[in-house]
Formats: sequence, C-alpha cells, structure tokens
Amino acid sequence: MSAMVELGSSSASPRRGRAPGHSRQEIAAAAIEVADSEGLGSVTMRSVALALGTGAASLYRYFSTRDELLALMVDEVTGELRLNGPDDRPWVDQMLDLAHDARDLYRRHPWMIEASSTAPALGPNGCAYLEHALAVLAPTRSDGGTMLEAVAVFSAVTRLLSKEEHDRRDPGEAHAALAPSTDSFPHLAAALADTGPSADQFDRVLRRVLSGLLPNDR
Amino acid sequence: MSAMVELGSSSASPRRGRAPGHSRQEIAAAAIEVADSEGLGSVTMRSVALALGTGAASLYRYFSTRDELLALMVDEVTGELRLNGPDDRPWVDQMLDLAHDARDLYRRHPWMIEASSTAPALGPNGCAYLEHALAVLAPTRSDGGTMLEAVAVFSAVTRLLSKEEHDRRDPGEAHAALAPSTDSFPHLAAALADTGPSADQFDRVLRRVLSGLLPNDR
DNA sequence: CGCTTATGCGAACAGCGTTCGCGTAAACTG
DNA sequence: CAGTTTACGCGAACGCTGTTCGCATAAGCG
Repeated sequence: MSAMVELGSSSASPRRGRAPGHSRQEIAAAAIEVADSEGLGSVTMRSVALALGTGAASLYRYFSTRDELLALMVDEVTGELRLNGPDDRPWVDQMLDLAHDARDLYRRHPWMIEASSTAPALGPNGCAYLEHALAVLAPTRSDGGTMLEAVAVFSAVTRLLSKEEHDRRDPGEAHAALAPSTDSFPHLAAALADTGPSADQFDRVLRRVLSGLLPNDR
Repeated sequence: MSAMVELGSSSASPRRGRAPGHSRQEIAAAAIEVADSEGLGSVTMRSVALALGTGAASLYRYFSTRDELLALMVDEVTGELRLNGPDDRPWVDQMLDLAHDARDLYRRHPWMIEASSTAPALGPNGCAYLEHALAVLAPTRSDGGTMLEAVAVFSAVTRLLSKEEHDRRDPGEAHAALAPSTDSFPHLAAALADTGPSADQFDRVLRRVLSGLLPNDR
C-alpha cells in the first residue's frame, strides 16, 4: 500500500552551480528536535529554519511542502527501530519485541502518535519495518493479504495503546461532568468501577489481537 | 476515559437580554455540511459563518474555540448511529452490525475518519455509543477493563478499515517508485503479489480481532 | 421608558504555508 | 583567468487562518 516517492537522499545529480548548505536529513533532524521539545504544532517552517540558522524560504529548496518535511520526519524516526532479523523464537514474542520498541519510540517522540497516523505513504524505513514484520510472520504461512492486514492492525493497536499510555501521563485538562453519566449509562459506570488489573495491559491486548488475527501454531 | 464538559445543549439559564440567533447544534450542522462537501480542511470559522449568513466572530458566542466546534460536530454525527438496544443474537453479530453502521457513517462523512481519532473527549452521543457496545458485550462476562479495551480496539480497527476502503476509492496521488522495493523487500513483494480474496475483508478482520479479544462462548 | 444584559459582528492582530524575485556563490567553459 | 551558467539563500510579500476587541444593537425587566 502507498508509495515511496523520493523521501531519502536521492542519487546522482550532475553537480553544478552553488552547493546546497544543508541536506533533507539535516533539516528533518532539526525539525524532529523541535517536535520532541515543543510539540508537532510548533514545527513551522520558520521555527525549523530558525533552529538551522537559516531563512524559512530556504527550506523550500529541499521540500516542496511542509507535509513532505513531516513525511521525512516520520520516516527518519521510524528508522530508529532496531529491526534485528527474525530469529527462531515464536513469532508472537518477536512481534511483542517490535511493539515494545515502537512504544519506546512513541515515548521518545510523542508527536509520532499523531504524525504517523496522518502520513499518507511509506518511506524506505517504513518499508523496512513492514518487511521485517512480514518476515517475522512468515512462519504462520498465511497468505499475503492476511499478513498485511495483520501488520496494519498490529501497528494501529500498538499506536492506540501508546496513545492511551501517553494520555494517562498527560491529564488532558477535561474531566468534568462525567458524573451524571452514572445514571444514564449504567454499563459504562459499571465497567469503569469494575476495572481489573490494568498492568501489562499492553502485552495482554496485543497477544489477544495477534492470536485472533493469525493461526496459532508454532 | 475522558470527559463530556458541556457539548450538548446545556440546561436552564435565566433568560435575559438579547436572545441568541443560533444554537450550537445549528452551527455544528452547518459545519458538518461544509465538511461533507468540501472536506474538513475547509471548515473554517469564516466558511461556517458564511454558510450561516453571519460573521465569523459571532461563532465565538457559541464556541470558545474551533476545536470545541469540531468536538460537537463529531458528537452530533456520532448520534447518527442507530443503537438498537442489544437483542438476544450472538454478541459478535451485534458488534458487526455496529461496525457496518459505523462504516456507513464514515462513507457519509469521510472527514470523521481523521476527526474522530483526534477528538480528545467523548460527548453524550459518544458515551451512548460506548454504553451500547458495553451492553452488547455484557454476556461475555468479562471484567470492565477488558471490555473497555475491546471496545477501544474494535473502534480503532473499524476506523482503520474504513480509512483503507476510502483510500482505495481515492487514489491519493503518490504511487511512484514502489518498483525498486521488489529487490530490497522480498517479503513485501511476495505479500503484495500473493493477495488472497480481498472481499469481505471488513467482516473477516473484525471477527478475528473480536474473537481474540474476548471469550468466545455464546 | 430607561437599565441591564447578551448578542452580532466589522476590524484588526499575530501567525501560518507558500511564492516571487533578486543577490550571490560555486562550478563548469573557453 | 575571465565569463557564463546554474543553483542556492532568503527578505519581503500574499492570502489565509484562529482569535480578540470594542461597539452598535436588540431584547427582557422594573
């Protein structure tokens, strides 16, 4: 699904004229730093340019659009995942490793939670991630469509759980007026009251989702 | 999770002074029409005000922020779901009905795919949706936490599948340069080639996810 | 009839993504 | 080495955004 276009450092160009003072990666790195410390909303062409000690208009020599910069940011950060080639452990365990690594990534770069769900296309590192997941799932001997679906759902649920963890740490300010719900929404009230052990929620949910999606031999 | 704040029509206020010429619901309805026909990005304070034949600044008598308007839009549209009280059919079938209804809603209001994933809090209709889902799941006799998790994952996957369906109908312009991946990403290439019957993908994935998340008796 | 209170809203502000056009630096050409 | 070409750096501007201010206006109350 989706494309690659030209995210990475493209290859040969007959060098001519003035040499560029920056690179796409360098600019994306600066933007990532801004996003890490100030949030994705503070990643503006001007703020990124300022962080680089240049002018806003200069960035358009490297990216034709802000969204293109965001796409490279997402792909660069995705490259932080350490994708150790699949080993001979059960595939479920390997997928959980992958999920834990992704969760760590979302903790380091909370803006990725929203950015990666908006991103329209996969870059090289996104493809590498997908390739790795498919390699891990190969032993399930499912057909291609099933595996692609499974990876998509797996990624979405991993992101969802990371988002919930993040929202729990960051109150989010709105909490009033949930009290009246106790009357009108009995099941909701009951569910909120009767909450079991919420520890290891992450692993538990992912195991269950994976076990439902794919055959459980091996 | 989250709150309600004051989305709906709040109750008594000692009527005094000039009467308001609009209502929150009316404004949200106009905004929803704009979003349906022009996309969420075209929902600006000015465009909504224009659609209502009023001035942009007037909207701030009803919403203190654009995000508040968006939240009401989401909740109002969520209210379009017809939540027939749970019946005695298997809970899986009832959840699939709910998912189909949600998919229809996403087809009618594609902007909801992004809007509902950004929305920070549940409004009254969001709570009603949650209440309904929990009522359907009650026969599983799971604990509250498990059921809340299940509904969250169920909703996220429903949205994901609706988004993929929508992306398939709307090319999304970027598709070049996926060819070189054939060499570097063998599993990916294989999976894309070996794609089984992609029909009824929606029901199949949801059934599997639900069967993994909750005990399958009854 | 004032008096109070809330609404409607034109005008303005700060900030955004993006474009234009020019000055300038670097590398090829003769 | 001078001249030409090519690309970069970027100040200034445009159109658009969400939001605020302040005042004219209208409706109920005593």
